[in-house]
Amino acid sequence: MAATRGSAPTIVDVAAAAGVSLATASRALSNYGRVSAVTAERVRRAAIEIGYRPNELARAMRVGSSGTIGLVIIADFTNAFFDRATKSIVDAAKSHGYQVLISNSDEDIEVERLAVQTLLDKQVDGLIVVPSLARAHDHLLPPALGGKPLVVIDRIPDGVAVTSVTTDDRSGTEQAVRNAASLGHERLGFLVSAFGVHGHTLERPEPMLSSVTERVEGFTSGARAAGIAKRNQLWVYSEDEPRASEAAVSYMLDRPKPPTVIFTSNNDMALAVLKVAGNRRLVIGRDISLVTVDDSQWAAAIVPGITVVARPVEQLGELAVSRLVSRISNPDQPDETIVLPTEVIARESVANLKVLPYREVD
Amino acid sequence: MAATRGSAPTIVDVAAAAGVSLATASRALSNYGRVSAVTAERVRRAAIEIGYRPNELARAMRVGSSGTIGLVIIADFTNAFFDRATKSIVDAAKSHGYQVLISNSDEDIEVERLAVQTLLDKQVDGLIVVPSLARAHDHLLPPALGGKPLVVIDRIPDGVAVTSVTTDDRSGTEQAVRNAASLGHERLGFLVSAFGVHGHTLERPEPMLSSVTERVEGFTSGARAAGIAKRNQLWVYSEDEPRASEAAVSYMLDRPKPPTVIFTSNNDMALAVLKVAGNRRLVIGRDISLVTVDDSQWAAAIVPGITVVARPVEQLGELAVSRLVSRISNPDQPDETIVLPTEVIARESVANLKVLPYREVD
DNA sequence: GCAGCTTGCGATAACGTTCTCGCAATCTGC
DNA sequence: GCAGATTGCGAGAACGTTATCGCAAGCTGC
Repeated sequence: MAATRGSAPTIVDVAAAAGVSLATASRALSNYGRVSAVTAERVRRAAIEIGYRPNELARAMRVGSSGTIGLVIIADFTNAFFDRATKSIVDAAKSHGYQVLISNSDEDIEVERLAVQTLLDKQVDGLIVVPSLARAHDHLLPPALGGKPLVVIDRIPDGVAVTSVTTDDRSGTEQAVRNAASLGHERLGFLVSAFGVHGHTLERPEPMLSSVTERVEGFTSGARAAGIAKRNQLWVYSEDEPRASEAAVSYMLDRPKPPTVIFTSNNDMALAVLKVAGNRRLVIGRDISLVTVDDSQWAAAIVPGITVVARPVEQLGELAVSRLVSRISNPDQPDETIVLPTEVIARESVANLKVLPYREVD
Repeated sequence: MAATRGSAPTIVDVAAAAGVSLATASRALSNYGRVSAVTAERVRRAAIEIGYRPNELARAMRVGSSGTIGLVIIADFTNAFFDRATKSIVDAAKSHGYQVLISNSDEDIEVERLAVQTLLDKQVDGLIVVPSLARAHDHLLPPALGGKPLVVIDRIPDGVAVTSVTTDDRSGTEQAVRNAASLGHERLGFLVSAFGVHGHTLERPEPMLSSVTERVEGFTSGARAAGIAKRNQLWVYSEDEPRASEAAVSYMLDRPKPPTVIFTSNNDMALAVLKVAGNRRLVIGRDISLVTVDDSQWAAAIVPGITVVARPVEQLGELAVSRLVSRISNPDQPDETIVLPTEVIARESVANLKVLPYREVD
């Protein structure tokens, strides 16, 4: 049953067991070329008999394709993007016959660069990357990729022609703002996750991630559509770190006329709002309203439920894989820019001020 | 700069560019054997010049080790185990010089079996597996693994000698029960995630996952230590599916004398409690208390904060990798059984009935 | 009954590495 | 200045596959 020699049986062991040559054994197992039905069956029997499993590494080297795709992703937990995207990509890859080599960039461009390199060295057939920065991405350009196809997800790097799958955060955010305005909110807070700032600031940092820019633009156009003046909008950019974002929330709530609703650009920021509000005994959906991007199980289960801009993350992962696989088999396709629709899920975290008028805090 | 020929430059291209033989080029780049300092430098220059990157697949095949470990894990989201464990394993693997091939078993034993096989075919140097079932695991036995080392995490399959890294859920749960009892709780509910049951049931199903069994034992001994009789304990086993667990929670709350505190064996179940309680306008930490296993950012941020049995998932991932790597380089080590300590983090979801007496619901 | 075709199979060359061997050239010791 | 050791390097085998090529049979057609 097991190989008589120490290590795993190879195809020559199968050939010996079936009494044929290596070439015939290979033909029988990978059915190509000409083999008689009887010998083919004999070889297959022998293969099972001795527990033969083809060495995929040798196979990959010979045929020039590893059956593996590389995923470089940012492992942040609170946004439930990492896990949902990873799972859907892993599952979709499997259904296309690929395995996934995963690497975490931790939002660091140098780590990302290295990860891409390492995965390419391991001969992945293609790459899916969540780019960590808007600029500085030579490593995502075709020459650096050695011709291997790439699909970026969640964010689009500036000025790079590349196939991307993202979500329409712009119109989702716009819709959410208009919804809040229709419930009577006239003073809006916007807590924006920003990279490269320390603590928080009122000045817009550059560059920002394309996904964040989208949300900013959506917020702006939503506010304009609702007729809410700039002076009634409080924009705070915060480092994506609990202490910093909590300080930013405190800052917002301490203003003489604080916003009645806070929009956050991701779940980290939303949790900061929950925490600070809780410490101050402010009730979400009554004393302060909250809207965030990305749905999650907890956002739906807690009281009050959190109103969210829901993104189809699973669909995004599946599409990224299917586009990548398609480019692997046919590399000369034009680049695609796929944008998936988002959806506002209204729950109870946004107070209806037309029913329950706003009470001044303190 | 790029290779003049169509495909990626190989070491023979480097040799040609440096004017040496293939053998010398390899010696210079992988520094072994004897090469003069000057030619070594010349080769390295040439390699950089033509953008040479070693093909890790060919290297792996030659040296018989792929520098890759396989991870078979259960991608459930609410428990924040998948993402925390995956990230820590991926990061730890990288720091040991390994990449991670990830596969999702979806808690299905057949999928798991296939995943293990596929990863072995891809010549991983070792495997980390979250076993999906307590029994039926021939595929985790040494013969099926072809001598490749295995570390199981989170759960221990019955009767298999294997290196494992788990957490001490037993004493964590016991401690949590004792804490609740010390706050005056005398009627305990226990909502247990169980596999293979449909809906919910009061009868204990067999087999259960070792991690669940641990929690059950911890609960039992905690209740005994606190002197709480069996008749004041309500155990409900539920399928791990929102609708089923919500029905189970409703059942518990509808009893003539419902428990004052519900312990849940995972976060899925805890979210079901939050949801049902919310629908019934019951306030957590006042009308009904809640304790769950596994900490998360939302459990800490919401109001009231959820009391949890916190498990050191990151440490678990890192240890699994370091033990696996150690077994890869030295396969003849005896198996280890590592159990990491857990910790009860008391927040506000458990009412202090000695201060605020229990109010009958309805 | 023989030219030409098909069938089945073995020999062998790749894929891109690492690494052992052997050989010429240089270096050491006395 | 010469035997023996050391140095530097090229030739070539090996890892386990796939896939091409060529050859000996057996088959067809006229």
